[in-house]
Amino acid sequence: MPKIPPVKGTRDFYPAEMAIRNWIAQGWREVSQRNGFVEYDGPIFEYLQLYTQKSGDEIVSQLFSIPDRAARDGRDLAIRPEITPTLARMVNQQINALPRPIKWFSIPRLCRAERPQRGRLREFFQWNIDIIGSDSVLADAESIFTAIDYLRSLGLKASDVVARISSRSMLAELLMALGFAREDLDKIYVLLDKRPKMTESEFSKYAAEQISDADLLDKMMRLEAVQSLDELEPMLQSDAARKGYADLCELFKTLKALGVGDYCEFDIKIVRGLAYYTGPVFEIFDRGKSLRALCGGGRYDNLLSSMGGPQVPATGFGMGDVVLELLLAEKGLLRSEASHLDFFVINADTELDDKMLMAVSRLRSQGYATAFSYKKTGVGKQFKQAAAQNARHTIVMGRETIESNQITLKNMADGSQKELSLDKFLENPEEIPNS
RNA sequence: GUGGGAGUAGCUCAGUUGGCUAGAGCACUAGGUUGUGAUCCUGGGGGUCGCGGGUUCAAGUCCCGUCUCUCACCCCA
Repeated sequence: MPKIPPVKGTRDFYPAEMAIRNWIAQGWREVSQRNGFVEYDGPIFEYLQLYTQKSGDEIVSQLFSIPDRAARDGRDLAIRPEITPTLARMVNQQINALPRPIKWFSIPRLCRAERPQRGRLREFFQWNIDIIGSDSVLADAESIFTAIDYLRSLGLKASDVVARISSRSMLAELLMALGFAREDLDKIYVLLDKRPKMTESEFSKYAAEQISDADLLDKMMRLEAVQSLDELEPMLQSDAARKGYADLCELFKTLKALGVGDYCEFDIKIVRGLAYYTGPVFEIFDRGKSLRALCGGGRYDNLLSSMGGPQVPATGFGMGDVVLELLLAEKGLLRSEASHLDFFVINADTELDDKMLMAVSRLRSQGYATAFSYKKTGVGKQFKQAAAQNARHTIVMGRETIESNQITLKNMADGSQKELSLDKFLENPEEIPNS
């Protein structure tokens, strides 16, 4: 029989990898909770339409769809490529019963039918946080803060990562005030989005191909070169543009007050694809720029209503595990959820099988992770096994156990050991010396 | 969909102008060790050299095809 290989773009999580994944997820969970978010989840597949109604049919080629043989209506299913549509569906369903703002997070497993490359797989985990029901810029600030709060908790400094922030609505107003037609905006977004991948001359050439009007081209080039919010101020030529600008200034001010101002920069080139964003948008990158974005998000005030619900404002972000893990490995900050045993019981005398099993059983029933060797082998080998399983303590049961009910308890971290009564120890294992 | 790179043990790799039974380190495993765990010593298992064809007395090595993986482009919710 031929061996069947793992599917391209998927990962096997052996215990070592699983420990890393759990460590990452645990960090996401802790930071979510301390920022006031509660966890939710949805099904791993949905109706295909849930994704196509928002993004159009071309998305079908980028997700895994499944014919539903059991369905009478013939509607196809799709494995979730993102969780936001599920979130919108769930929130819409109970919108009148949920207290606002709704602050939810999730760590869904997602699948996309793409060609895998560095930092991008076909199956991955993505931390999502969303704040629904508030149009306050404080909500945008808290969303961005939560992302940075997590990265900062891992030891990443402002010199390692940066949140580049802009505003989709401000940019739109700005462009229209400069004379661009509303239907040309998407083209300009693509232009700005591609700018970082091009040299200056490549970009000039590309921009000239896209914008035929010389005056507009000049304005576009000047806009693209803007480095700070201050430079933008003279270009504000409409009330709507000024409002978007003021909101963005408020956002930066709030992030500074939250203590993460040095992680944040204005970058007019952040537009987040062609998705559903309506206000502030951001992406977090490593400063080394060798990796794709770690995290991306923004305000999406029209999504719930576009999916059949009421007009409810919302903001949030997604952070994938793949790029994150690459960056952490690069910086030497990758950790794993250490597995360990509380006790490893060493049997130094074959006559003690029953006594050893009794001790193991009693320790386990009190909640202590406890193991022993299946083989009757030398004490030295059993110590090796205990060390290999990361046991905190070993208990040696041997001659003195038979003669006077004594065991030897050893602290594996510092090597100290002590003789004590087996019965007393089992009654209260927590009062272990040196632990 | 387009282009580059790479496929030899579980992992990282070596393998000469084609030439004995294809190797090393790590990992795994057993013992040296009848009560003490990092970097002790000795042994053992594990390979369709990605796959198929060709050239040759002889192919891991040369030629052709093919598959897979990987990196980049496109796209990126």
